[in-house]
Amino acid sequence: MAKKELTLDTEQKIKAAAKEVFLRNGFHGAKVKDIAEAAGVNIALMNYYFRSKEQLFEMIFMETFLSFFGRMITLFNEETPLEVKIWKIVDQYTDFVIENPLMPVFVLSELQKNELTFFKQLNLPTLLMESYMAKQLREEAALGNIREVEPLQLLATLMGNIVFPVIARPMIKHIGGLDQEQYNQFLIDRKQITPRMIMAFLRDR
Amino acid sequence: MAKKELTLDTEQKIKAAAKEVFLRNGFHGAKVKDIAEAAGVNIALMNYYFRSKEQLFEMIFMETFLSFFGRMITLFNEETPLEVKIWKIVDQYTDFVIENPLMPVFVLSELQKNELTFFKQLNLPTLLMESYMAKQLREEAALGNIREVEPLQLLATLMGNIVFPVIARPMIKHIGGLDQEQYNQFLIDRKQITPRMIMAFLRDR
DNA sequence: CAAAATTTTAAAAAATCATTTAACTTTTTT
DNA sequence: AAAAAAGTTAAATGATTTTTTAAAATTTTG
Repeated sequence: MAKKELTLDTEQKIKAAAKEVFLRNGFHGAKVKDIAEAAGVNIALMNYYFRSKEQLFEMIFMETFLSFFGRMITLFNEETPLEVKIWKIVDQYTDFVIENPLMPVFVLSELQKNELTFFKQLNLPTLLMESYMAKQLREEAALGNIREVEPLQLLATLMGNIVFPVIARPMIKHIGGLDQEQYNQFLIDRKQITPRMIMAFLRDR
Repeated sequence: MAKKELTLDTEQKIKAAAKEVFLRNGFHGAKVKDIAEAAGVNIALMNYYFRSKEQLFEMIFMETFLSFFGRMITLFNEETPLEVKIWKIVDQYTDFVIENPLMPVFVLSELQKNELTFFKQLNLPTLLMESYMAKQLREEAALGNIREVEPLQLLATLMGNIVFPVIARPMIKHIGGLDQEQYNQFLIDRKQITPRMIMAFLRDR
């Protein structure tokens, strides 16, 4: 039916609202009343569709984590030359976090606490070490074109430079006296700084 | 009296316990019962000394934020040559976050939510722009020794490279398959990577 | 040492919050 | 169209959590 395409059904509305509220407030800060209100539905429907707040949260956390991490791994696997790729990763992942500004702090702070079970099932080590990026780093280092560097260190460096300024947004805005537009420009400016810095490091020996 | 020196009084015990519990669980995740138990005192004493959970939290948040940020600003103001200082900042701030691993995610995630009032009163912009580091960056750039760079960008880069791997500890450990010792070594390894990278960038033109 | 002030306690009260229930409405199936 | 199924609601329940109370214990002061 055409109607189904246009209007979100109740289950989707609750999920979307829950995502919004959970990302803004975290598991403990999010109240089911807030979620129901944001979704415009009766509070009992949350349990009708998702059994409990916890199950709803786990579903949303899983999706969000996979998006946050998977996006980076996808970029790691692009088969473009190393330098081109590093510029592209910074450019595209910066856009990604600008569009999803609450995602990083949500994922990383919720990860502190719970021993999320699904998280341990995921084979993340393999995903990274068998990425095209990891292969490139080995090959270019063997050729003497770049310094040797562990893929995990590069991942941490990339994410640190791209994601930290988003996690620290309130602090950055306040220290710099930046409004929202100036803050976004600050992030855009880093699209030049971060890849230049990483390339300068890789070549510097 | 000598006794007072040896034993924490009740007020200090509560505060210390609260700091522990708040840093581990955040404001909403921390329960006053947990704090009272950790402090080994009756639950009513929390309100006797601090009036409410919220006031206790604000006091602890303020102290923690000032420690987290002030430590960096102190390092920014050391009057040593630029390159020496960048190496020293990375070295010492890394040690600082290794010793206080819960501090970054606590400060940055709590900052997302509330519009902490005290935070806005602090004159952070001045602290940064009038730091000795800011002066050095201007002078060295004028001399043509380094590229021009905004102090706020350098701050974000330093913190991103040092602090992000701590915020992302569960993820890093899992992706790298690292135990606690290997994870600490991973952070120590960055004491070489981060300053080399920043200096390579500053000199590269 | 006795009165006053401070500190501590157990218990109650008040408030918040997640979940369940049972009745009601709408949609789907036969 | 009648019966069955699915969706929705208001209200209640039960559990947790924060705050308050009032009395008891301890310490300080005159």
